[in-house]
Parts: sequence; C-alpha cells; structure tokens
Amino acid sequence: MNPARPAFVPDASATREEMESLQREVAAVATWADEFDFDPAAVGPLRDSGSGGDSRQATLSPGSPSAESSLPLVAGVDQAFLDDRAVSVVVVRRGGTVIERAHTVTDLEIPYIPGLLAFREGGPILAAFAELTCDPDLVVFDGSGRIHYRQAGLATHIGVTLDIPSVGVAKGLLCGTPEADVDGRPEGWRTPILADDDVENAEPGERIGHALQSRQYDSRPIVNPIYVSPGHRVAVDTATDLVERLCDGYKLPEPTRLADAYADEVKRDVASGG
DNA sequence: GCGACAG
DNA sequence: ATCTTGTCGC
Repeated sequence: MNPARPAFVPDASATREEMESLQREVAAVATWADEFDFDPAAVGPLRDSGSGGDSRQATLSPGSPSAESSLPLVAGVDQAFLDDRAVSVVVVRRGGTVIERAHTVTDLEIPYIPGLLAFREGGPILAAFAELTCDPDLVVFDGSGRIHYRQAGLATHIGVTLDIPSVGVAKGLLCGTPEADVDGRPEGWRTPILADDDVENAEPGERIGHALQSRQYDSRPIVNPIYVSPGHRVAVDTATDLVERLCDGYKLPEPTRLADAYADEVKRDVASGG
C-alpha cells in the first residue's frame, strides 16, 4: 500500500480547533471529479433493467477467471469495537474474488463526536491500510465523505491522506438536505443531497451526495435509503453509480458487507483469545 | 434554550 | 457503534 501523506493524518490528540482546521485543509485538497483509471462499469454487477435474462455480470462471463485480472481492486473498510479498542479491517476484492484482507486492533483515544469521526477512527484505519500489500483502485468507507460540515468526512479524510479514490456510504444523514422527500421510494431511486447553511465552503444548493434507495420491498416501505457521497477523486454522480453497482440486491455495498463480516470475525477471535 | 447529530 | 430472541417473509 502506498504511504500516507503525513500532513493529513488525523491526530486524536489535537484540539477541536486543530481538528476542524485540518478538515478544512483536507477539503481544500480533495477533488470531487473523476480521477481514476478503471472503468466504472467494471466494479460490479448491475442488473440490466432492459431485456431478458439473468445477466448479473457487467463485464465477465461467469467462470472466466482469466478475465478478472483486468478488473479494478475495490476495498471495503469497516470497524468493530471492543471496550476501548477498535478492530479495523480492509477487505479487497477483484471482481467477485477476495484477494487480500488486513486488520489491526488499536486503542481508541477519543469518543465519537459527530463531525470528528475521522479523528477517532482514522488512525486505526490507516494502521490497517499499512498492513495491506496491494494497492486498491477504490475504497468504500462506512460513513460520509463530502456530506459533512466541512466537506471532510471519514471517506474524504482517509481518501486524501492515502490519495486514493474513495466513496462514503452512510446509513444516516449527517447534514445537508435531500432535494426530494426520501420516504417510501422504490428500489433504484435517488435524490441529490444539497448543501445548506450547515455545510462550509459550498454554495447553498450545491449537490454534495445522494440518498439512494438501494433496497426496497414490494409491500411495505420499511427500508431507509443509504447516503452516498464522494470521498476523494470521484464525482457525486459517479460515486452513487459505483455504489449502486456494488449493492447487488442488498442495502449495503458488497465491500462494506464483507468488511463488516470480517470485522465481526476478528472481534470474536480477539474477545475469546489473544 | 431548542433541535440535530456518520460510527 | 454496542447490548440481544424470536420471528415474519421470500
């Protein structure tokens, strides 16, 4: 894995003012335009809503491992907690194959504070990335990117620190305003999240992410949407397109689900042994 | 003072 | 995030 850019590494011992100041620097160097080499259509399956069959692979015919070698490496990041320690994991896939997993167990320094998540979890996550030997083309984070008071959420902060394309996927909305009412929408539906007065350095009404109804049931609308925003080197629309491709019939993208499961597994091992 | 608030 | 059993449905 490429080394972190030291200037942006989140320091949990910083003062609140220093943390917010660093976030403004992160936001200033982040780019929210597509800046990556891979083909977005190659990150995962997306049912073609049009004609016919059961074709779930966008670029691969099932059972042709050789074609996978050209697919981008997509990583999922997640954490589990045990007392005052964080289990941080990175799971990397190429196509449908997990090619590497890394994890670390780290002491937590500060509590969770909305808007400062990267200072609680960023260090542990970077430690896990340091264990990684491959270089992912895209990283999917559990949390916000641009949808953040200073447009420097976890996905943006770590994306900038590692200078790697990243997207944030949150189960709840931190700030900003959905353009349309989000309740009871059909699967596949999306609406932009607009910057409001809570978002710094953004024109009010600027699109900073999407609410995406990644999963819905026919009968009762009981599923909440997810909130997708660019981390770094990905545009708003592209971030949501990518996440939609990665969801594959579930509410959360596959990289996140794999990372979540692996984090639980490591946590279980740590809890019962060394 | 009131309400909101990723993981 | 975490503490937690069963349960309804495809």
